[in-house]
Parts: sequence; C-alpha cells; structure tokens
Amino acid sequence: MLDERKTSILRAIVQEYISTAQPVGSTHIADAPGVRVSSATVRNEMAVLEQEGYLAQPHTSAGRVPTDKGYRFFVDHMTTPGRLDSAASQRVGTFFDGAHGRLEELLHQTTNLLAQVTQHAAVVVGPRAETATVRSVQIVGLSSRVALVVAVFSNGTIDNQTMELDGDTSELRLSAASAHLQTVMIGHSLDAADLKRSSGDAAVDLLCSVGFEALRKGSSDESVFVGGASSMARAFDAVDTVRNVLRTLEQQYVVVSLVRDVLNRGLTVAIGAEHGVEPLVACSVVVAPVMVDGDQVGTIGILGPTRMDYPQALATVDVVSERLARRLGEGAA
Amino acid sequence: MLDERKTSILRAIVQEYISTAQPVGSTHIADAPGVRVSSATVRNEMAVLEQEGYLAQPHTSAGRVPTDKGYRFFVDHMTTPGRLDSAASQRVGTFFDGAHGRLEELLHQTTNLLAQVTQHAAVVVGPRAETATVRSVQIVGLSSRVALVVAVFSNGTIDNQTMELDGDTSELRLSAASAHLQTVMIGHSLDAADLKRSSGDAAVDLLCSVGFEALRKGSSDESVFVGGASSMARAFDAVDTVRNVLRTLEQQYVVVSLVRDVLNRGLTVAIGAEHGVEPLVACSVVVAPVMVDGDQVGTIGILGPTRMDYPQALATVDVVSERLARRLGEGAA
DNA sequence: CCCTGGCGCTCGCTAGCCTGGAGTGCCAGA
DNA sequence: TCTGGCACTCCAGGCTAGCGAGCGCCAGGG
Repeated sequence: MLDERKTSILRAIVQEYISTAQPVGSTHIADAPGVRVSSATVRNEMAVLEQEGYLAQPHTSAGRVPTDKGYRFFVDHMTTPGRLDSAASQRVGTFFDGAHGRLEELLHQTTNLLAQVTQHAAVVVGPRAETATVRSVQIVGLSSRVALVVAVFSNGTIDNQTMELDGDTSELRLSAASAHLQTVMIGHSLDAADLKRSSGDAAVDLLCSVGFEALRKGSSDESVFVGGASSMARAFDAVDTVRNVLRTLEQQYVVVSLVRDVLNRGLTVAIGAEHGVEPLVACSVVVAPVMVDGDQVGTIGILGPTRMDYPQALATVDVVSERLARRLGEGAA
Repeated sequence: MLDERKTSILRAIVQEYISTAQPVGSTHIADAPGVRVSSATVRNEMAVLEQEGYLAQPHTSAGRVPTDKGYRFFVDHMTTPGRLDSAASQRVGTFFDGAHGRLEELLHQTTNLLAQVTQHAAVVVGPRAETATVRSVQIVGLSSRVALVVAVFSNGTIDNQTMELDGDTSELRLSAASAHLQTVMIGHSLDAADLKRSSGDAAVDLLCSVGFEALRKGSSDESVFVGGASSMARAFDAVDTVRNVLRTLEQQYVVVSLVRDVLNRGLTVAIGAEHGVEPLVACSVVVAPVMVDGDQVGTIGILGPTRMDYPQALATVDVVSERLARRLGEGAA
C-alpha cells in the first residue's frame, strides 16, 4: 500500500500524463496542487514508485509514465466520483428524449453518442433474445423456395431468419406452420418452447422445427454496434498501433467477448493488458451493464488509449447506461 | 488524344506507381514491356504528359506520379478487362454458396468479403423497402405504452418501428388495427397502400396511420454497411489523411450519397476529386449496381486510395454484385 | 531522520551540414 | 526523330554539435 504522499504524487502524475501525453518530470509535479514538497523529494518518491511498478521511464533521464498498475491504482483511488460536464449531460439528455424508432437504430445511435461525448470508440452490445419471451412469431413466404421466419420478443428485439423450402411447399402448409409455431412459442422463451407438441401434420412439424432452429441459431448472435473507431486514429500517433487496433475492432466477436469478459470478472475498467486481448494492450476499456428490472439486457462500453480520462469515461458510461436502460424499460415493461 | 506511344508510357507509369507507390522515373519505364524507346525519349514524352495534366512531379528532379486525369485515362483505356485471380474468385464462390440466414447479415458479410478480397474499404447499400410490395405486416404490443409495427417486404427486407401508445389502448384494438393494416397493405407497395379506407373505428384508424407513417419514415432510410475501414490505415501513411478518411466513412449518409451519386452519373469509377467529397480527394470509388429483374435493388462499392488496382477492383465488384444479385433474386423471385 | 538544494550526468531532440543517388532537362549528333 | 551524354536539382540519410529536460546522488539543515 502506498502512503498518502506517494498516492497524491502518483495521482498528479497520472492526471498530468492524461492531459499532456508527455512523460512527466519531477518539477511539474512539485508545484502541482496537493503536492507540497520539493522536486528532489518527488524524484525520490518517483524512484520508489518506479521500483514498485507504478511508473516507468521511456529511457534514462526522461520523465515518468504511468504503467497499467499505476492507472489501476489511480482508478481504484479516485477522489472525485467523476462528473459529466453540463454540455455533455445535456447532450445525453436531449438524445434520449428525442430517441424513437427501431431498437437497432437506437443502439446504433447510442454508439455515436458515446463516441462523440467521450471522443473514444464506443461499443454497444444489444439485448439477446434468448431469455425474453416470444410475443409474436410468423412464417412469411417470399418465393416458392424461400420463406422468412420473424419473431418479436418481449424486450423489443426482433429476429428474422430465412428458411429454404422444398419447391412444392404450399401456402396452406406455411400458414399452418405459422399458426402452430404461434401456439407453441408465444409466451415462452426460446428455451422453454415446447417443440415436441405435434400439429398432426408431419410436413408442418418439419417446417416448424426448421424455422425454430433458424431462430435459435440467430438468437445466440449478439447484436453489436461499434462506433467512433476513427477516434483511435487521433489517440495514437504510431501508425501501426492504429492499424492493429482498427483491425481488431472490426472483428466484432472479439469485441463482444472482450466486453462480456470484463463484466464477468466484475470489473468496470480494464486497463491495458488486464483485458487480455493482445492487439489492444495500448487500450483500456470502460464498461457498464444495462440493467432492466434486475436483468442485464446489454452492455455499453468505451475503448480508448490507456491514458484516457477515466473519471469522465466512467461518468459518461454510467449515465448513458442508466438512460438507455430506462428507455429500454419503457419498451419491455 | 494521346498517340500510341504516350498511351503505353502512361499506362506503364500508372501500373508501376500502383504497385510501388513511388514516383516512377524514366529509366524504369524505358525497359518496361510495351515500351521500346530510350529513357531520354521517355523523358520527353513524360514532359509532354505532365504539361497536358496526366502526370505530376512531387518536386523537380523526382519521378512522375499520375494525376487524377492520368488515372482516368488509364481506366478508360485499359487493355485487359481485369480478371479475378483464382483464389479470390473461389473465395467469392464459397462465400455465396454458404450464405444463409438474415438479409442484413448477408449484406454485412458481403462488405467483409469485398474488403478482404480487395484489401480496401467496402460499402454495401441494401435494397430499399419503398418499391417492394408488402408480404406481411403486424402490430405487436410490447407494453401498455409501446407497440412494434413489423413489415416484411417481397424483396426480403424487414422493417420494424416502435409506436408510442396511449396508456389505455386495448389488446383488442391493437389486433383490430393489425388486421386492418393487413387488408390495406398486403400486396401493395408502401406508396400504393390505400390508407384512406376506414376500418369503421376511428381509434383503430389512428393506430393504423401511426404505424404506417412509422414504416414510411423508416423505409426511406437506406441500410448501409461499411467494412474494412481499417484498410485505409494501410493505404495512407499520412496520419491525418487516415483520420479524415475514417471520420468521413463513419458518416454513413455521406457514403450513401457518394455511392448513389457516382452511379447516377453513369460511372463505375470515380477518381479523387471526381466524386466531389472533399475529405476523400485521396480516394477513388469503384461501384456496381445490384440488379434483380431489371430493378436496381442495391449498390456495392469499394473505396481505396487513388492508386488502387483498378482492373482488379472492377473485376471484383462486378463478380460480387452479380453473385449477390443472383442470391437476392432467389429470395425475391 | 527526513527533506531540500545543488551538482554532474545522461539522453533525446533539433538544426545544420554533407554526400550519394536518382532523376530531370537540354543539347548535339546520328 | 531518336538517342547518348552531361550538367543540374533535389531528397534521403548519416553524422555532429548544442541544447534542454530530467534524473540520481550527496551533503547540509531543520
């Protein structure tokens, strides 16, 4: 554990580095508010902090830079809980007041909101259909060979999948299947639906199970939205860091599992190597669950360089997740 | 018009520059296949080509670089129509053979395919619902205050919008509205639906028109998918070019109108300033319409640096648009 | 015992200089 | 009309010197 002075020195260093992105020297810290000692003392403390792994030196005789461990200590010992500046919080307010239309659209716009407010990349992982109950399900024929099965869930998500048909499936059979699916699925979650119950017609039963399986497969895909990836180009000046990060962000399954993983470990912040995604070691992730009625229906997060403004990031993510949850709650209540 | 020799010299320069990204000098061209003159002659021709605006010099005593006009001449006078190498065409083949599931998913994956094959950013603009006829429409209540209106169109697209309800709208009214919408919309396009016809219940009529308007508003939004934006980080080494391009790509409406604009002018290739989007002057766009039964149901395109491999790009875009059209045709026939 | 001021030292960054090489433009001769 | 040759230009890269920021260490003082 660090004593009070080390703590405030470390805090000052992190804050300074976050705002300047330059290695910070002892003199800058010596006359920072909250630190009332000479630069020499600061130097000594810095040497200790470096030995303990909170700081690092890019090279001898350069200033110090926080390590992942340093950032970790910083976020664990933040004094101010972090507040949104009024422009930002107003922005969030008007966004959610004006939100309307499709769920997907809402989530997509939410990434843009997050990205613009924080100036970092934003991730929104949408609600999964799995646990929600089915409100409506329908099979719609498109051609002689293709039909669409469409389901609406109680949490407002919609899933649709194509099914391939035999050439000679009659309209009649399709609507019979549609009706049968409705009787066995509506009101149940996908897992609880009783597909065993037969309609009495083997061909209809087959259609139903094909449609059901398509939905089931689809329901395990999460809907993910990533926005503001271009901010990464601003965050790093090493071109190949940018390349790597962008490429990784495009692999959405990586992003999803990253975000889920972090939350599963009970964290809200994962710094650098903590999240274990190798190409993103230079990045930190700040996440928050979106809770409706005690159920987690989604996750939002932002991803930026390790030297991001954690207090602001945490505050933003909290506020947005809370507003988003309220909004989703209106739809699912 | 350029004489034969100038043409082949220009062609050689463009090809060389595309593959090396370095200003090309007269000696390299002198012993290129198709050019059988001395470097001095090449130099003279180059001077003329520069005067006429086909080439530019980064600085005195450097090699030449093609201008937009030079690229334009190159693509207009390509000898080989451009062929996909077998690995790429196999890739495309297996992709479409294995494609399944949701339309949106298919389009999204198509951007990834294009991006990976061409190593450039890819754009897919999906079919609009406007002209297609309605196959199914339904109002599904989610809570006392929110309902969802879901429509399936003949081209396989699905649209859904939320509608806000008065607190006291009964389930009965909702299903009456749902039924009425079905009678007036199914089989018609959104524009041709006869909303005037009354159901006999004013409250039900109101619900219908609210739902209909929501769908109508939504139908004018195009579905756009952009993928492989990270390739831009590979294409340019100036960091702020990358920034600008990425930021622009995130504004999807810009991308949509860009792509549509280019096609409207009857082009398949827009080079640098030709497309008129200022932040993308360093980029070229190669597009192709996706035609099903003579109707354009969408557009695909790729976006890369002006010094991209045009023959390969054109070939790829052609093949993919053709395969995608065939695939969509199966669903909509 | 801890803090402080001071001194010497180490690096990285920048500017200036130089040189080698690639490329051009032009000219005279075939 | 083409070509070989020559003089010239300019960039890229390597080298050096100087500067400044920053550190570590040490001796003196509260």
